[in-house]
Amino acid sequence: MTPRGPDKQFDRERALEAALELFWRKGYEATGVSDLLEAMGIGRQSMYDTFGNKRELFLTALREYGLRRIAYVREVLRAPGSPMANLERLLHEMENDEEHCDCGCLVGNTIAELGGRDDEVAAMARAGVATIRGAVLEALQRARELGELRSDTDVEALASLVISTVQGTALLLKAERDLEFGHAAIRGLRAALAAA
Amino acid sequence: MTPRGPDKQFDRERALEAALELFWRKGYEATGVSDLLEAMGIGRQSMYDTFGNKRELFLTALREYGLRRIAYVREVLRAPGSPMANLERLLHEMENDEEHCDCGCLVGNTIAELGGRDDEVAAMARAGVATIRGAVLEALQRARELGELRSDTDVEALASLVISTVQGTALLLKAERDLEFGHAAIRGLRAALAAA
DNA sequence: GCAAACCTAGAACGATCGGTCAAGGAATCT
DNA sequence: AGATTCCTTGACCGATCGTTCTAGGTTTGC
Repeated sequence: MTPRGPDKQFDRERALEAALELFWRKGYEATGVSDLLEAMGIGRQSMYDTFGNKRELFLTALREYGLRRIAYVREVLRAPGSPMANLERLLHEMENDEEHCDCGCLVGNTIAELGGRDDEVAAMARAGVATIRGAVLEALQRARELGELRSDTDVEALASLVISTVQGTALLLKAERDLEFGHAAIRGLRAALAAA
Repeated sequence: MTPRGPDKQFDRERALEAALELFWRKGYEATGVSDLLEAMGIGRQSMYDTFGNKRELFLTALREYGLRRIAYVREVLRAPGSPMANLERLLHEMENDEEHCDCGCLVGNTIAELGGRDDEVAAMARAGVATIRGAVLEALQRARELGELRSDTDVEALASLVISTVQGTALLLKAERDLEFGHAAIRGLRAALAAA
């Protein structure tokens, strides 16, 4: 048999997690490779061996983030009971998610920074947004069938409104240190949902 | 008398305009000084003499953009007649503003890229957003007084909803090449306004 | 005409970027 | 044990960044 050297001394998932968090907080360009290595607690070559390069590391982190977010949103929205109550629960949890209030949504941040420049990144972000929007749309359709929304409600428009508002609020909260702005926007969205 | 050298050979406003457009399209970091010089049609030293440095040039461009946008939004929203019709006119024009559909809002882009890192930039962006939101709020209050909105409508929440939705839509349009998404979101916002 | 002031153009600088190379240590096989 | 393979560490590389310096040209005032 061919001899094999020692196994990796670090936890790949843990390292990826650290990179994800750093990219989330500082963005792609502003995060240097050295910053990443320090946060991940690994050496340079280990990073290049394991993840390819900075861009691929970012793509991997973005994919991981998207999968988690999609899983979470689906779990909440597909819970038994009232779809609108589920959606409300999602909004409520987002309002109190400190990480998302401080750093925004990684997908949104990525679109803002790289959406117009890197097609592969843009495609991944687009797919993530479309999936989340799909989950919201599904919930809204179910709500309409259950009579929680008026039968003539334009659920396509409403789903897009929800996504846009959430992303826009997350974005603006980065400049507005005041959380009240976010609460007001979500309050407005709630009113729109209640009236639909 | 002290002798004076020749006047500048370039038009300051024209150069600033070119820089603004480039920053708008590519963002701050991705725009190199050489790119700027080429677009502005001036030499290196001329730029540094006239605008200080890249960051100050950006701040100047951002201020100029904000002033224009504020002037435009105020003009539309304060036009005589129905405030809600004015707001609708604003939404309609935004839907068909090719530059804003392609590049988003410079203020929003700036918040996304620098909001968490450069306090002075963040403050300027925040002031711009607050002013625009103030103009929308003013229109909504007037609409409520005129009976175009229900008397118990939460206009604060509605104003924040409008701003968040517009920014969020502009953001998402950068990844979604499909303009239909933007139309759907604005349609949803229209419905929310009509029901308020 | 002369000199001071202002502009322009381009070479050059230090810093930082992402990425690679090279040497050493540890584990796994014969 | 010895050879081989893999991982780790840190020095190193070329490119690019924003910025400054230098040299030359042009206009203005005496």
